[in-house]
Amino acid sequence: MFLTLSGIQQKYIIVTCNYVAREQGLTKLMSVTDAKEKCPQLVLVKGEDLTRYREMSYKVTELLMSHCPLVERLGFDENFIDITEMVDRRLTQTPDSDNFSVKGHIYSHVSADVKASDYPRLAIGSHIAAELREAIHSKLGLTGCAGIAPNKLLAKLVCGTFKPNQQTTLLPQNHGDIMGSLSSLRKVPGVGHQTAKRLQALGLVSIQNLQLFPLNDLAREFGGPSAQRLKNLAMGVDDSPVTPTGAPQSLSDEDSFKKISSAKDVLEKIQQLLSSLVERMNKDGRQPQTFRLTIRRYSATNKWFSRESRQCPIPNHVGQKITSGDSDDAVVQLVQLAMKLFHKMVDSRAAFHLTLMNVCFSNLQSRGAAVSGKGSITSFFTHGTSPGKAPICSSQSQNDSSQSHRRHHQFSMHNMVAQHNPQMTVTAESACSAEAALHGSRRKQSSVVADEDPPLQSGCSTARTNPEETGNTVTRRLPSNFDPDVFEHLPQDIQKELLSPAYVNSIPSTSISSLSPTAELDPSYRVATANHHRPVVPSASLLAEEGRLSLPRSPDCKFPGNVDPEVFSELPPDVQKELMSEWKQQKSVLKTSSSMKPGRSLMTKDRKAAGKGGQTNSLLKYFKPS
DNA sequence: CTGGGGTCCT
DNA sequence: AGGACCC
Repeated sequence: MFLTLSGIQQKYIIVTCNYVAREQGLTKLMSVTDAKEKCPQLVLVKGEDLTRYREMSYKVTELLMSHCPLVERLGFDENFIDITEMVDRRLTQTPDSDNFSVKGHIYSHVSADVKASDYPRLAIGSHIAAELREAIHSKLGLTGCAGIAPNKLLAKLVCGTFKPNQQTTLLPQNHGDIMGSLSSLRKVPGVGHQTAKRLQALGLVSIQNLQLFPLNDLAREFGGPSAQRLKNLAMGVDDSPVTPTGAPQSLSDEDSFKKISSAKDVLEKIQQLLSSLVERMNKDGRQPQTFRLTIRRYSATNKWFSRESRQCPIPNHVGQKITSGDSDDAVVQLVQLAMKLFHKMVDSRAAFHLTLMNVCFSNLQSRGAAVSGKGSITSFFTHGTSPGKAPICSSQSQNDSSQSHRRHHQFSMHNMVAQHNPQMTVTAESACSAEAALHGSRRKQSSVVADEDPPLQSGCSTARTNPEETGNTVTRRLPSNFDPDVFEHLPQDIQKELLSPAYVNSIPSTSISSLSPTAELDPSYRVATANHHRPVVPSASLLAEEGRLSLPRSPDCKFPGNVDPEVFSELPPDVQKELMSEWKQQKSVLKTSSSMKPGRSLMTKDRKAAGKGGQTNSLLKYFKPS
């Protein structure tokens, strides 16, 4: 067998390539000419159309969510997952606590030197990560890496330390080491080009420079909150929660080109982009309320990069044509809208030179979503109406693994897992990266990297068979497509609802057997799930640490009669706060801890929460059965 | 000869 | 509407 040097090409760049090619010195984002120069035998695959990557990407996220709902996507090929509760459960049910081992690598250690029982949560986390990677491999045919650490920052960094298809756990005593190992501040996730430049202007280039730089001086340049965040990052501290991503907030389509300079070409390009975007939007099922057109103009002055955009509301009758499948008509109307926006940016009587156009739908609303302008988050507590569109239509995607090219092209996926320990402040995450052929071409693409991992064992843990763990009788009657891990942590009333005949009967069991936890079928379930990260009962101190509110059960808090206090208690603190203020209660009780994200407005979060609640049904489209 | 997506903040 | 960040 020989190994092919291959890469994915978008326009004039190699956006990614396999490890065979990397051994020859190819890197990501190298120009095609440079790449061909380095290795003439390079096989390139066009990658401008992201459809298949997107679909495969959501399958990975879905698979992870079927084990644990707290999954945050980062791009198409990375996921953070907070496995705190899975770890806690295994910890309490582990019979012999001396049987610990750490799966995979341990950062800057050899496994033999580490007493795994000293790090029971990380050890368990490493086993969960191994199981998740194995599930991704066996069910989706993808390989990848994982990092297990107490926060997203560290999980991501440690994920990359043993590269193809391996996993690494970071022990507490090595947090400083891994930060110190970064060759520049630019390597810190969250420090981009601009921030790195501004830091450099302050004389800061290394991690240590930043760690030692006075916070006050930093705050003068970046403002208090950003300064604190930057310092924290340099020290390996990251309080940000794993925020479940849910369905996308926007859908866009774009194309770049050398030159478009006539109104006619503009119109044709817009038409082309909109045709595909409207199709995608239709499959999503939600109705966009906002349309945006973005352009990039050519200018010799290196200003190539900046974009301009104009956006406008989408008239309701146009939006309805999108969701109803009247695509041709929808496109016609939207093209008109787009041209109006275009003329707000470009005077077409003068010469112009465009190098990119982008069309974007945002403010996506589900069919049963409350439309009222404000205070609509109260609708979280009322059970969602049934979807206007059958959620089972999932017919979309899929096509890829069955048919077509046995391509050599590969792409990578990284997934991070997190856990959290209330006592030790340990939250662990793992990152998992998968390297795989998109279709079929099963594995062992490249070669000879020493894989120190022991053979993977038992495989996926989707089905819980231990009756003790799910002690209550209700759980045993769960339909097969419910994950008991997820189910058992739901509030009682939600559990009841899910088991009600009306609900269960609505699930066509045959077509759904491999579908993830059905969570997305019911809006109220989704809301409860998305917000129940922290067990309310066991760890009040954790709630405080995490910036979440304790149960507002004090007499000065009264809920409107239709609000379930248990559901309320599991909402994020800022949503609670907003609700409380809506209900005009006194606010002294609502003080949040310092770890609450600064600079994040209530309205921003509100919109996000409301969106997620409303998006429930369409989320299904992204998490399809295999 | 620098993709085609996404997110959130200001 | 633009800009930062992520992949």
